Amino acid sequence: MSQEGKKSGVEPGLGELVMEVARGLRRNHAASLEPWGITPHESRALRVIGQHEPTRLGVVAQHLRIAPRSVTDVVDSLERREFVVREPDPTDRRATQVRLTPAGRTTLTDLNDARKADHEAYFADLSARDRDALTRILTQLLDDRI
Amino acid sequence: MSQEGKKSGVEPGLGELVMEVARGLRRNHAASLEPWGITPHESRALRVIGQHEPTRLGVVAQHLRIAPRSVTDVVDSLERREFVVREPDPTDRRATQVRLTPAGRTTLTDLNDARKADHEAYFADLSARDRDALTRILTQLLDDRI
DNA sequence: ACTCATTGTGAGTTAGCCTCACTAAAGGCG
DNA sequence: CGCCTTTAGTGAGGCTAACTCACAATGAGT
Repeated sequence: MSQEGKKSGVEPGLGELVMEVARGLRRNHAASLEPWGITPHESRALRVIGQHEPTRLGVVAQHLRIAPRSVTDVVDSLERREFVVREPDPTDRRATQVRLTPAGRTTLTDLNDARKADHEAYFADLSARDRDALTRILTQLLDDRI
Repeated sequence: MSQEGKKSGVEPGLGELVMEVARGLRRNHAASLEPWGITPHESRALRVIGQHEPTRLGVVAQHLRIAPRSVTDVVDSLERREFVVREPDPTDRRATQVRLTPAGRTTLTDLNDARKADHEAYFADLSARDRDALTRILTQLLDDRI
């Protein structure tokens, strides 16, 4: 059981480290979302819509990697909060576009600022060197994986 | 500000990069769990129990960061699969201990091996240098955050 | 001995996802 | 043009993994 040691006891492994950091970030993020009364997945959806608006529900589904049916629900709740509006797609009468409302845009900006601040705080103790290295390595990792 | 490169419009930021890598790992992990017919959270619970057995349900709850009530359900399902057994805590008759069965131990070992292989595959394209750097930086990040 | 805290669980709820079936519309083809 | 197939979104209904609240049994402090 304890033959796993190298430097100090139990060496977690790269995957575990990344997952653990991600967990920390997610916790912080969720906490910093509270003032807006918005859930993480609403926030994610709002961000995706903001990046592609005006866009179809199906496109949102692809970006969120959830089933089209589930997008209906998320957009319902965002529309209930008046952060987005549905409108008919002018080029395809089957399709529905979503677009941010002014309130949605404001909220999205606020959320992005908050998230950015959270992340910066999280990584603040790293040296600039290490932050750069981390950025480079992770970017490479993701680029490989396309 | 100016060192922030302008490769492709929106530079993701460290937090987003970590989250994205974590998502990739999680997807792989979930996929590699399929052969055992075990869900990610059962796998996580099994791992926690394996690390602390024999241990109380409450302790498992703390490590999984879920409510004690939720542990009851997860342990129920692990017990149904005969990966763990409940037994009375000899030192406190209110409490219940969980312990791995031989089958549970075998499965846990298999899962750990598979996960390790997945992670190694994921990070395989990195140079040894980069893997070391990544390990060092992430470890520091987590150590800071205790 | 009496009171208060703790342990685990039954009961019931919620969030976020899913599949299936359906309507309306678009697109291809003879 | 009419017919057939595909596509976009949604109603209905279900599942899982979490939650809270209430409670019985037990332990611990005064």
